[in-house]
Amino acid sequence: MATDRDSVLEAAVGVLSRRPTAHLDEIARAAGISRATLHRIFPGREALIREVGALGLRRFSAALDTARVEEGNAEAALRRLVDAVVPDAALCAFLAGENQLYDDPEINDLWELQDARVRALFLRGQKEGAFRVELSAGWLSEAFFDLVAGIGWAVQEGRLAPRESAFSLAELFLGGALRRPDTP
Amino acid sequence: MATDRDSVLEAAVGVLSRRPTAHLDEIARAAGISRATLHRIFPGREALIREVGALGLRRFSAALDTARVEEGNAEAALRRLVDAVVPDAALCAFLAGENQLYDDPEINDLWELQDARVRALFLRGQKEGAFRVELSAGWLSEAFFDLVAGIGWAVQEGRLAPRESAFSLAELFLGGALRRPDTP
DNA sequence: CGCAGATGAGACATTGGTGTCTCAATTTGG
DNA sequence: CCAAATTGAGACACCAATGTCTCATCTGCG
Repeated sequence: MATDRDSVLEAAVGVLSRRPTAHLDEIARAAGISRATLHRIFPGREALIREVGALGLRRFSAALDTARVEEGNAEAALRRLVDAVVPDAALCAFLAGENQLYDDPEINDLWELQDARVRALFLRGQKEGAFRVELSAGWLSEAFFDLVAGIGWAVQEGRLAPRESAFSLAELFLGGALRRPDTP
Repeated sequence: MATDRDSVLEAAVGVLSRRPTAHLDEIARAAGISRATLHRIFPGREALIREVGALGLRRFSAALDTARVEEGNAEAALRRLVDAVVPDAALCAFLAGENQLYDDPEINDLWELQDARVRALFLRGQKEGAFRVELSAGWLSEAFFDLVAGIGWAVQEGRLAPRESAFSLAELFLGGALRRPDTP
């Protein structure tokens, strides 16, 4: 069953998102299986890393679907995306850190696809007048992903409460750090 | 002369911030020296990594000094910090990615010190009424650093023009992605 | 109970990177 | 111009992680 593979991959993320160079021993232990079994499931380290990346992209893609980012007004869509992506923030943190992944054309193409959807969301929002136009859609898209990854790391290391993460992400990204003197 | 060491370290950052597992061969070539000479300057890989981290922290600390983050109103101080830190964004990107670094107590202590200064800046800004209080100073501090690192990566990979980087960082972080309907 | 399949523990060879060395070539300084 | 020092290129041993194997153990099922 695929659930087995995925549960191993999830355990791997927990280790790899912090220490990308963790030994297979450590990953196997984290997954609660032996190194031998880990090898039976994944042909080798490279394959494991690739599978983790693929899982991350599948989850991110699924989050975009769940949030229906192509529908409704852009701000609401982004807020939905935040809620949908926060549970998989650790996966995204891994995707952000493991640049090596994008050497694989398949992974890279899949990433381009998802990234294009996010960029399109920001472009749409700019046209709608919801998002600022002084910042390029490309930068907005990249910065958003950086903050998602940041959320993932912060939660994982206990610096941020999981319950606060969606709020913290959405509010900072959308509203910025400055307090608005608009409610006098 | 220390300039020699630092120039090698700078070259190392250029490689390591993208591929933390780059071989010493590659780093030496990037620095324009042989692997033998690299070994003569730094006893080994571990030492090299540590020195790069230390350089990053020195630069970050210097940026905090240059920006005089403890003086004046918090928003202006943060804008000064942005300008001061952007040239060393790649170093910061390395610091953000290399969690392993913080196993070294000396590095970790130095980081704590700088991080405390940034947190204090946000706390001060919140008390002044400049920064939002719904977001914790800790999260503001961490998110700021995430975005600095993001700037470093984006510039290095050519996705963001260096000339735009300070503006993009300051505007997004302070103002957020949402357009303000306050100038009708 | 007995069998088939899966798993864990450990041994073993391989390998790629690192650390160390030597020596020739180049540069520096007198 | 020569001597000293530095560097680059390459050879070499070492080591740790990986990949592969075997075998004992455990589990599920008839």
